[in-house]
Amino acid sequence: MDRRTELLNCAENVARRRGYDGFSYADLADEVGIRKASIHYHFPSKADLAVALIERYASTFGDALAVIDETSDIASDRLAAYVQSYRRALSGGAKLCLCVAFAISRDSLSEEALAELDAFHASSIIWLTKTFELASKDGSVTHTGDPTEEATALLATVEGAQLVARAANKVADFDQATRLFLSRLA
Amino acid sequence: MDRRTELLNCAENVARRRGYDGFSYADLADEVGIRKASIHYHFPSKADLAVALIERYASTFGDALAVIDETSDIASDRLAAYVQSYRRALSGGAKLCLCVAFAISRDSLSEEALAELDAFHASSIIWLTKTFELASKDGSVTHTGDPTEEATALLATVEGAQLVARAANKVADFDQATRLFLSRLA
DNA sequence: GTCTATAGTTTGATAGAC
DNA sequence: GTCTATCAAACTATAGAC
Repeated sequence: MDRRTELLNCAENVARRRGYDGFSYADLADEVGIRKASIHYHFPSKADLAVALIERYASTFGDALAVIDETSDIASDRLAAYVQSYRRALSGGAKLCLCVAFAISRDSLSEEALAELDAFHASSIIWLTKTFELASKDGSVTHTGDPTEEATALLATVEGAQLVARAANKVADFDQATRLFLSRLA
Repeated sequence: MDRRTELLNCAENVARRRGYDGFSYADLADEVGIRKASIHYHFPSKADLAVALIERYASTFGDALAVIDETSDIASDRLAAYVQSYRRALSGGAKLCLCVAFAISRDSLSEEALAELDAFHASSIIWLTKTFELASKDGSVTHTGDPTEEATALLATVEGAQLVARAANKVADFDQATRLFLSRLA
């Protein structure tokens, strides 16, 4: 694995535990084993690092959604897999998804980073809306309401579920918070 | 209003916008109009300020729940008021509730602050569980499941709704994210 | 209670040798 | 690519005058 990737992995890890304002180049240097000045060779400024983090995160997430779409044509399967991906991202209650961790740091982010973050949020809503539209056709989800509304509600549920699981440091709380939604799936 | 209260108000304001790691004594000094050294007279360390913030927040929140309980004996009324209190706290999409803002900064908080935060979280779950137990008796909420599970799910919903509303800077997204739950109320 | 002055650390970032 | 050396700024915090 190249240094840049190693640094991105480390930065994503710590950013999802402590937020953008909660880590420094010194933290990354300690963990990766190089001097903090050397990090500037890969990411000239912390703002550049933030943009790279969000870009990679959005790209990886997009790939995961594509895999979900390929795996099943049934809306309930896709939504269950979506919830499951947020559960996995928790890493036992310690980490949040990058978009949740950065949501609180919005004031510290560059315009470019904010634009990437907003684009990721928008694409999540689009995928969810599309999937709830499918649900209202294939009938695999009970009591479906307006697709856009369902999309926003489910995003809030999985992000909130991560927060309560982190607050209690219990993955079980994520399951409790999402079970009501999952019970609507065929 | 005394200086201490003024500082707490200012700190709560900025902490709910930027998190614990996102503000400094310099920010408070600028806003309140005294020198940053003077703040140490009121709060010797930033850790003391964090504890004071959470204590006051938990106290105010507890009072608000008591008022809700006095206002109506019907579970659905109480839960609607609970959701509404999180909506008001949003301040148009700019602010999160303190527990959400601090959940991301957990690694930077003192043991004492974490204990206060966890106690607040636990008392929220207790109040919600009690209210969902009432709901299963008075029938004012449809499809009620296990009260503790409902409690965790609703907390996740309102906290997640705040996050998506902040991400989009639209209070309307809070409403979209909570409408599905509110539609279950009588 | 608030001030000035300052200590000691950490931060993000640059220059230049290797 | 990584290093040492260094910078200016920001950070939390303390001492002591008023």
